[in-house]
Amino acid sequence: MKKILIIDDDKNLGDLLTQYLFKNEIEAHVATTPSKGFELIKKQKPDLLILDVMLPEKDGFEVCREIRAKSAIYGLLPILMLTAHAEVDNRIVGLELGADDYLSKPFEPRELLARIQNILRRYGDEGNLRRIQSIAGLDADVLRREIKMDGALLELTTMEYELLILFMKFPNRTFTRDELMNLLRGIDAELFSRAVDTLVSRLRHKLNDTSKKPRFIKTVWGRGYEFVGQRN
Amino acid sequence: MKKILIIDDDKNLGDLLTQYLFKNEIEAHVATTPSKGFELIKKQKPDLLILDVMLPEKDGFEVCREIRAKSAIYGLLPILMLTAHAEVDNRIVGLELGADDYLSKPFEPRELLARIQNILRRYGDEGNLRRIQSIAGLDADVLRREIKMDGALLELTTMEYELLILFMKFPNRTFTRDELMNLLRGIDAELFSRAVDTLVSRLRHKLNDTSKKPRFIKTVWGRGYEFVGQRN
DNA sequence: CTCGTTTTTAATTAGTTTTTCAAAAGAAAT
DNA sequence: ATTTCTTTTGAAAAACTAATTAAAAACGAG
Repeated sequence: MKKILIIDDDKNLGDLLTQYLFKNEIEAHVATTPSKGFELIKKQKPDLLILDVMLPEKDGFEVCREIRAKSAIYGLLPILMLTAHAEVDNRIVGLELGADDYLSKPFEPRELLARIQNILRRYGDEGNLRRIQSIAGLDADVLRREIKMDGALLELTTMEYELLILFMKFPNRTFTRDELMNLLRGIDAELFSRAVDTLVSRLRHKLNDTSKKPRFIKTVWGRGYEFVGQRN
Repeated sequence: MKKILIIDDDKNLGDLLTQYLFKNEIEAHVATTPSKGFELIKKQKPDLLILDVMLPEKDGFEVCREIRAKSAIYGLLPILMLTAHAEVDNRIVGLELGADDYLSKPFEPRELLARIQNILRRYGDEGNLRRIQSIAGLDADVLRREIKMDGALLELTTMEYELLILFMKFPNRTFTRDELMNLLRGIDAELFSRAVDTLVSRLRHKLNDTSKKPRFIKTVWGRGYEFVGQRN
């Protein structure tokens, strides 16, 4: 069962939501102040944080910024911000601070539930997508769109990055060229195109990898490519 | 004739596809909601499901997840997902949920047909559902093109794989070299070629098998080869 | 338009399959 | 059992097919 934390000073609203969410198999807790919120984050390690912008002590933006700054553990916690109606500008601020979604008050509980489920799904079953994926010496920070190899930042183009992330998500699974094209570009691969090969070649180069004795990307002859590596 | 089920709330599109597919010898039916979809799956046992992401009640991901969860019967039903264009991330979510292929709306009917036929072809001739052939310590996952021997993944080349699959499908049946050539490569069996022998030899080697006391491939003197083994 | 990215082209390299062939093993005859 | 003939085996070379990658061309964001 997924856990979420709501930071909102309106205790009533919080309790209502908690009940509603519980019926939908989500365990919610409420903190009415940021400081209590931080405590609870540490204690329960929620999968998602719902954050009101209007708060005592400090506003939601500040809370968001602080959480994002402590990127060690909670830095990648998905955040859904509740903004007062029509505060479009606020959303942009939130976006810059790394919030994941927004909802204007007042809202339908169903609407909130849908967004919660959407975020939880996007960020994978175990906070996978969002969390820093770490495998075989590669660390990906999806939020920052950065991947480090053995601690050194890689300079990847869009396609290279997407391909590597895909590989890291599904290690030890063979993808055909067709599947890769389909997954990366959404369009259909010309039946005989070397585009994927070239992309793999470029990526291997940046990873200092080689087709003969591959550390990362293995060629599966007559079929496609595969990322090899144990999760660390 | 293969049957497929389309779950899409756009009745028009569904009917159009049904017509188009029928001309190409595929019997399609349309369900406009997930609940009707589930009903039809039970009733008609389709060979393939085409699933739109945007649906009433619950989205296509949810439907996909539910189907995969009920793995008893429908859990292995092949699924082709229709995503809105440019939602590349969604494809990855779909991939995690076990969808087999993706197509962006809008698409050419010809393109859809090609993908349908591709998926259906991969399942092989017998049995509609993704079957893991299991015999005598060998497990084949046809969709993934993988065969495990006593739990360990075999690294097979195209021909080796095809031959082994053929053998596993028809255990205890003797094939002449000529038959094997025809079945594996089409019509052009050179009358005196050792290609099959060598292929068998290579395969035996990878299976740790020997011609003298064969665990898998038995030599039938003066005639050909035979795969021995009880279904488990 | 310009510059960086992606795709295509094409020559090269690597891996697979077929053929060849000598040795080994099975069948049949003595 | 020994000999003889035939078939199979499997190593190695040849032929073939797929993958790699540099470079050119095409593309596309800004």
